[in-house]
Amino acid sequence: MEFKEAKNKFVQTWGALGSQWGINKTMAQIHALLMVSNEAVSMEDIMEELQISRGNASMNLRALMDWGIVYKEYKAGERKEFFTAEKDLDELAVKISRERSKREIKPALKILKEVSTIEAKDSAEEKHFVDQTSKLYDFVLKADNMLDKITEFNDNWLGKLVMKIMK
Amino acid sequence: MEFKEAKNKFVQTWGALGSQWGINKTMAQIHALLMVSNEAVSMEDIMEELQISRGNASMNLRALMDWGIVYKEYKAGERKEFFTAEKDLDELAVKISRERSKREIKPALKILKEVSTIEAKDSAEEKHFVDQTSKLYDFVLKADNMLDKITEFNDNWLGKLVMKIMK
DNA sequence: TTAAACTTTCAAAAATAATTGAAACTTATT
DNA sequence: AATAAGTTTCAATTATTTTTGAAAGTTTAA
Repeated sequence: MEFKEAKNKFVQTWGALGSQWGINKTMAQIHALLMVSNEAVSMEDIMEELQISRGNASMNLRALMDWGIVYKEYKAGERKEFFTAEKDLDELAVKISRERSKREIKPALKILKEVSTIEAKDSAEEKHFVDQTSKLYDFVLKADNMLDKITEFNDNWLGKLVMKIMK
Repeated sequence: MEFKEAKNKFVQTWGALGSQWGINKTMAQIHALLMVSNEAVSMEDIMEELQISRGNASMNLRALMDWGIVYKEYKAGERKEFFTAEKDLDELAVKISRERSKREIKPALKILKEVSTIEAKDSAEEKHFVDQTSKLYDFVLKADNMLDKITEFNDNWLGKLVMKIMK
C-alpha cells in the first residue's frame, strides 16, 4: 500500500469509527487528517483533501476546537489560518473523556438522581424502579469519577492503569 | 414527582444518552424500560408504552438480544413472548464492552495495523504518518486489552478498579 | 475608507438513519 | 389441514442529521 492510499484509508476508518460513537463523520475525518499531518493544515487544504464545503469545514473545525483537541495556528506573513491536532494520545483521551463527561454523563446523572429519589410507595413495581435507578446512579457516578481520576494522572495513565489491573 | 412521570423521564433520558453514543434511541428506550421493570414485558406492552410499531419493537428487541443484554422468556400457558433485561450492571457493562470491541474496535485495529506498516520512504510526511498511526495502534490495542481484562474480573470490577486507582 | 482575503452563519437541500405497516412466515391449537 | 395467535421481514415513508453555498461578517493592508 502506498502512502496516499494508506492515509485515505486511515481517514475513512477514523470517520466511520467516530460515527459509530456519536461523533459526526466529517469532524472525525478532519481530526484524523490533522493527527497524521506533520504540519499545520489550512482550511482550503482540508476542504480539498476531504472534498467538503467551506461551511462544513468551518463548523467542524470550530467543534473540534471547542472539544480542545484542535488548535488554530498563524503563520508569519500568511493571512489565512492553519490547524493542528492534539497529537499526544493520553492528552487526547483525557480531553475527550472530560468533554463527554461534562456534556453527556453529568446531565444524565442529574436526571438519574431525580428519578431515583421519588417516594416509592409500597408497590413492588415502584420499589424495583427506585432500587434499580439508584444502583444505576451509583454505577455511573463511580465510572464517571474514574474518568476524573484518570484525568489527574500525569503521563501515560493508560500504561500505568494497565499495570495496576494486571498485578 | 410521581412514579409514572419518573419512569418516563428515565426512559427518555436513557434513549437520548444512547443516541449520543451511537445507539439507536428506541433500542436504548426498550432497554431502559426492561431494566426498571420488575417482571418480563410483552412486545405488545412495549409497543404500547413507547408508542412504537410492531416492526420497530421486533427489530430492536432482536438487536438487544444480539448484544446479549435482553433475554426472551416464556410464560406457562401464554403463547406470546416476554422480555427481560440484564439487570446486573457489572454484567451489562462487560457485555456492552465486549460487543463494541468485537464490532468496532477490533476491525479498526486491523486497519490501523495495515496503514501503520506501510514502507515509509524518506519524506518527513510519511515518517510522521507511520509514527503517529503506530502510536495510535498501540494505544487503542492497550485500551482494548484493558476492556478484555475487565471482562475477566469477577463481581464488582468497577469498584475494585476504583480502589486500585485511588491507592 | 476601501478593497481584498479570509471566515462564519444559517436556511435550504441532500444524505442518512429510523420507523411504519402490511404481507409473509412460524408455531400452536382445534 | 385449517385457523388462530403471534413474530419477522423489508420496501416505502418519515424523521433526523449533515452538508452545502452564498450572503453577511471580520480583519488586514494599502
